[in-house]
Amino acid sequence: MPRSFLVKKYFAKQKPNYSELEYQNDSLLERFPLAELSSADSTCFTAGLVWDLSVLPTLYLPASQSEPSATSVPLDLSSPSSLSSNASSSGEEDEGRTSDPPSPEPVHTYAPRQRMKCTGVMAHVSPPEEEEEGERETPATAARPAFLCKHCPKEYTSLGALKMHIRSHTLPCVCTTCGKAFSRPWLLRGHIRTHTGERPFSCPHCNRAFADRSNLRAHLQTHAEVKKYQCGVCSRTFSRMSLLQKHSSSGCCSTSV
DNA sequence: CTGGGGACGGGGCCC
DNA sequence: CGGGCCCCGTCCCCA
Repeated sequence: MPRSFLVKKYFAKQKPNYSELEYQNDSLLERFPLAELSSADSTCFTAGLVWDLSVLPTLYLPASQSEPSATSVPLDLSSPSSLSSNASSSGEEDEGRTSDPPSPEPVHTYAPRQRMKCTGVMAHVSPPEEEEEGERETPATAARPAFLCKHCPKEYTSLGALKMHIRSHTLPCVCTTCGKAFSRPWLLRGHIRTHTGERPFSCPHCNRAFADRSNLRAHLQTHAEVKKYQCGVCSRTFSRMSLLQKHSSSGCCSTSV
């Protein structure tokens, strides 16, 4: 599992009680077919947006658990450090989100590479062997062609990419309603929809509306006769990769894929 | 148990 | 270079 999704677990059970806010904006639900809410959206949400840039610097240091890194997630959760707690005031839910455990096998991949200076995040993930830091400090200064994240072992080929990645650690976009923090404004915007109940993306087939375009896309698969993901053994198709995987690993194809 | 929906995250691309 | 948006993908929960 490449992403920090795993981390979500912790708050999966304590989701904010969206139901309360839900539908406040029922009117909005009018469901505009795939409306681009971009502007409209931002307009109404801006109110809810909080660009807590000021926290950035602060967050940097602790960097701590904002990034449990792939598999080690559980570890982190157990030790919620300080940082995020303030960062997002929500301490409750957000610290879990993180940024980027690279691809599969994060542990293996990461452990050895950890060269970040910032203790915290990766620290628990792997043994403290990364003394090899001497190099990194600042990506730019590093002799390496890559820009290294000081919060995690990730490295990028461009400063812009690194900066964007760093946001996943600093989570500058904070929801004023629940305090949850996000790395990007549009993520926050999407999150805010969970509070407002706005669902700008509607299915042309059944008119069902969704707050998230990706979810609509997934939903559209359910209308398709032939789903996107097909079992190589029985040819059965599924709307989601996860369903195909479940299918594969639990029966049809005795071979786990 | 399976399918579907909800909520998110990250990389990449475009402006 | 930065912001915004899209696409793809994943996890969790529920019916």
